[in-house]
Amino acid sequence: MSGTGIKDLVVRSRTPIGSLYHYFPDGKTQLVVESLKLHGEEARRLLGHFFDGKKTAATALRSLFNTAAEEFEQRGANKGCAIGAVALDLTPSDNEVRNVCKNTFDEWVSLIAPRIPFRDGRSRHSFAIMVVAALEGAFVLGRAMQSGEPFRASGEWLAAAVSQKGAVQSGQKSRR
Amino acid sequence: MSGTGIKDLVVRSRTPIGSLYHYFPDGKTQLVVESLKLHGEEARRLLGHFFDGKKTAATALRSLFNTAAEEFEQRGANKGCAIGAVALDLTPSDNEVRNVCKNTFDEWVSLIAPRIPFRDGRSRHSFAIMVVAALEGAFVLGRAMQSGEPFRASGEWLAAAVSQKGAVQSGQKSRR
DNA sequence: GTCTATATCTCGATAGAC
DNA sequence: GTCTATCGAGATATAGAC
Repeated sequence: MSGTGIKDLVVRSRTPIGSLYHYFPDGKTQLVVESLKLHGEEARRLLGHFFDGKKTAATALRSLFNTAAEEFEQRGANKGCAIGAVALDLTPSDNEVRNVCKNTFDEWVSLIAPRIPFRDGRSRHSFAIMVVAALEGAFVLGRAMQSGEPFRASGEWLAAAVSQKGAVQSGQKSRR
Repeated sequence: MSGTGIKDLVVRSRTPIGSLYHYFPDGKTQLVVESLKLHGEEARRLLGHFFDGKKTAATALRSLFNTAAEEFEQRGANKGCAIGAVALDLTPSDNEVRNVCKNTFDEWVSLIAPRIPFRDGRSRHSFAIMVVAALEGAFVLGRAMQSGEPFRASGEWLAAAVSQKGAVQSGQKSRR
């Protein structure tokens, strides 16, 4: 919750700072929480657009990551996922904010998992976790490398993995 | 480059702040750069330990992610990858710091790629990018979820993917 | 060379005039 | 209800005594 300040926000939105505290009496924490909820909801809708049940999971994954790569590059490779950025910045005491992040990620996982064509529910769940992790990680690498390549690389391999249904799924058994 | 301050650093190391600026005249940027270089080098050695050529790539990936999961949980699920945290925090003008991040990630990718048992060099490279992205993303999700599960989920699937050599590799052809 | 005291700035938040 | 002026804390960085 550091880095971007309320002052930036106030300057850009040309909102008098007093009004801001009138409508958001809990200050920055409340602002962050509300913003993340909005952002998470928007992302959920976007995910739903890709995983609409009409495309195969492989196609959905490839479209999702390729679209993210393009948008990322178009915005100068400096965009980030707000949820991810805040999550990495959490201190142990930021419980309210952490819960918003956790719930958002859980929502995304729950949305993706049922679309993955594996028989076992646990496999679908853990694969979906990896999809979200790869997406968040692609933002990290992409910003450093100034490229959408991490998104494309991840999308290709994830799509390939769900095409290998039975075979890859069996790999799951070697869990400790 | 925000959040953790020089003051924390000075207090913890009991270094007089004057001395610090004597040895690091460029201040915080220089400190960040040197720290990241050290951290990146240490991580490179650790990666080399897992990908030592004696284990299979699948075993190496599983060990790497499971070890990361355990350490992450032991430290209270609040550890992060310093490189990743800084990368997500970069502003467009932080060119020197960004380059350190980029070079570190490139090093990791170059270290992992040759150990992946795919015939095609491009496939090995893009798979290695995904490995690093999944690792960085696991820190993001792990901190939000307060769990090492994202590491374990990613490790399992990545290990499974490299066990499906020929089959998964052909998935790479559908690249745009 | 080493360190202390402090300057200067920006942050999140608030008091209180209108 | 709306907004301005300002607070106190904490940040990075520096001046200058030793």
